[in-house]
Formats: sequence, C-alpha cells, structure tokens
Amino acid sequence: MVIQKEAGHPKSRPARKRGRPTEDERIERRSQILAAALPVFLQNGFGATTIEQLAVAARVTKRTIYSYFGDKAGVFAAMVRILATTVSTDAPDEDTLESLAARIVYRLHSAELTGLHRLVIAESTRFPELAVTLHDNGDARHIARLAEHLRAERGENTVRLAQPLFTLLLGEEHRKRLLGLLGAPTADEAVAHARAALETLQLR
Amino acid sequence: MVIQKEAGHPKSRPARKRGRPTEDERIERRSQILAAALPVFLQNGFGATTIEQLAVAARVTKRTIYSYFGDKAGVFAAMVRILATTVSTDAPDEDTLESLAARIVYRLHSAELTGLHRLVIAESTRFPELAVTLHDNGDARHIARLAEHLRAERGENTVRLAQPLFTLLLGEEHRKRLLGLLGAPTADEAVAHARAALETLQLR
DNA sequence: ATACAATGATACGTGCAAGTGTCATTAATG
DNA sequence: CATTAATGACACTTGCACGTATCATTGTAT
Repeated sequence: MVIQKEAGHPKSRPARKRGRPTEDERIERRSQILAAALPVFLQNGFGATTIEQLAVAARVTKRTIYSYFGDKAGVFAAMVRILATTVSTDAPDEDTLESLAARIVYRLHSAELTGLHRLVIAESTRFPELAVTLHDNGDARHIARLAEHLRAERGENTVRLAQPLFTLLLGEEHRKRLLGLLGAPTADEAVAHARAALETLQLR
Repeated sequence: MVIQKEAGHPKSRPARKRGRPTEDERIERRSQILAAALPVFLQNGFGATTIEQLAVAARVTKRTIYSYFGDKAGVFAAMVRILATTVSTDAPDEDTLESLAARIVYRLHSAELTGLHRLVIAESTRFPELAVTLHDNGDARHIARLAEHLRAERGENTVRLAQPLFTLLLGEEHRKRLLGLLGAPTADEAVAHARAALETLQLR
C-alpha cells in the first residue's frame, strides 16, 4: 500500500479541486482540455495519442475527458474545429496586397498550422468532414481575400491569379514543412517569400 | 468446433503451398507482400493497420511477415522506399516541356501517389528518413528535370522558374487531394492543368 | 539421403489502452 | 437545506494487437 495523500507533486497527475465546477469553470476547462490536447496530438498523431496522455496534459482525469467529449475522436474533432475557425476570424483589415500575402505566409507556415494540417491530412479518411472544415475556413477564405485585394489594387483582370498566388505563397517550402523537413520561417523570411511570389506573377 | 479442413475458400486466409520456397519465390513473395500492403495502408493509415490485415491481404501468415520485415514499421519503410524510387526511374526521355509537365501532373495527382504522400506526411514524425527519401526521389528530381527542360527550350533565364512551375503543377488541386476532397484527374485534365500552369508563368 | 530452412496453421502469453465502476468531495440547483 | 451534478482518485474488466511458440509440411542445401 502506497500512501499518496497530501500529494500535490509538481509534475504529477491532475491537481485541481474536486466537486462540481461553476459554469465558468466548465467553459474554461473545456478550452483548457483542447488547448492541452494540441501539442499532444501534434507530437504523437491521432492514433498514437492515448486518452490518458490527454488527461495528464490537461491535468484532469480520463473520466472528465469522456464526459466532455465522449471519446478521443470527439476531442480531436472539437480541437480541429476551434482551430480551423480561429484561423479565419483573426485577420483584421489588411492594408496592402503585399502585407496580406506576408501575413498569410507567416500564419500558414507556422509550426502550429502546418502541424494541424498534417494531422487533418493524416486522418482525412477517418474524418472527412474535418478536412472540409479546414479547407473551407482556411484555403478558401484566403484565396477569396486575395481575390478581393487583387481586384481593388491591381484591377479586374488579375483576379484569376488569386489561386495561383495562394499556391505560390505556400510553395515547395510548405510541402517540405508538411514533411517535417523545414522549420517555420521568421517574419522577415515570410515577407521575402511573399514578395518573391508576387514577383513571379509580375504583381509588383 | 468448426471444421475447417479442406478449406480453400475464395476470400479466406493464406492459401499457398507450405514448405521452404525457392529463391525466386522468396524474392517474388517479398514484392507481393509490399504490393498487397499498399492498399491496406492507404485505407487505414499506418497506425490502424494490423499485421494480421497485412498477412491476410498478402495471403501469408503473420510469421512470414515478421521473418521478412521484422515488424510493421519494417513493412512500411520497405514499401515507401520501393515506391519512392520507382517514381523517379520510370520517366523516359521527354520530348517537350509541356508533355513533361503533363506527365508530372498525371503521376503526382494519381490516387496512389497522393495516398503515399499522405501516409508519409502523417508519419513524418515517426519516420523522418522516409520523408527525406520521398522528397529527394520525388519533388527534387522533378524540379531538376523541369529546370533542364527550361534551360534547353526556353533559355537560361527561365531556370529560376522551375520551382514555381512545379508548385503550380501541384496547385490547390493537390492540396485538396491530400485532404481527400478531390479525386484523381483524367489524362486530359492533367494536360489542361499543365498548360494552365505554363500560361500562368507565361511559358507558352 | 540427410539435415536444415522456411512456411502454413494455430494457439497462446503479454501488454496496453479503452471505457466503466465506486466512493469521497464539492458546488450548483431548486 | 436537501438533492443532484460533476469531479478526483483509483481499481477494474475487456478487448485487441503484438509478438512468439509449436508442429506438420515441403523444398533447399550439402
């Protein structure tokens, strides 16, 4: 028999108060579970991640995870949906086409978003609806926004370049990043990448 | 007790002769196991695929799989290596830049290769060396070949367009295909895609 | 010919993760 | 205030896949 009362170890298991939480605590806890799940999924992938790992990372018990999300797939789906919709809404009004392009590069090439993309690609067979969600809230919106700026700044006849431009803003670098062959770019590198893409299409 | 002697069912388990195989049979069997493994991995992904499934698909026993490849990772790695190196060597001398481009599109957008890419992306954390292998034998060679043709057909100053051209030959369509949102293109569609990419870069 | 190697068929031990059950605890709810 | 909901702590059952073992069988190697 191991005595483990008065534990409270630093790196140990869940360490919260017991009992029924307030409504605010419940909402916050839900977010925290999802936030804690991301690095775990990014590290291990969906299949190799266990509920136990998610519970430890979120500092709750398995029981709580099950009550909130049903199962591992539920956690994964909820996490992807939140992140996917977050991508689209955090873009304020851009000033120029170039700064918009640079922002897109910086965001999409980040470790977080390439990792998320990798996860969704990996599980696209099991969760086709997540693939749709990610694409609709990501690529599709970015392309639409680029089209708007092209029309406004470069004229109607450049709108057809929105999709090729978006493709070039990803480029071979993004393929490498999906394969884990390249780290995320700095802000300066992102700007340079965006400019190069615009020059390739003679949009500067 | 279920009697299952004299089985030989059509869709049943392994159905080969027993005993030690000839050297030729061994070589052939190895290939057959890997060939049979591809659709299984494509369907279920690496993690959700079991050795038992691979054994049934290849019509051999688990024991044989273990003796040939050690474990599931061994099968996966051997399969990816063979397919990756196959991609590069089956390209004969191309006539024109346009036909080369169309061929690249047709190959890379095929269900087989997008699926393989998806698998390697998914497992790039666990098998980084496979990601390198796939990229070196795939993208890198394609870009190099495009550069050769650009130099020969369009002049030295177009070589810098090899990588952007390759990127456009994949395009948003390939992203969708990695996400399972789009089926493989027909040969005609591949040609049209290639031409559009060349026109975007004003290479026609 | 004899020994050996590889395989099919089958069973089995092992470990791990999923998911559930129990009880004490705390707070919301009415 | 009494009841109920949600949680932590922890044990537990169950299922599954891994990997190995056994034995008969067949062909190779010497």
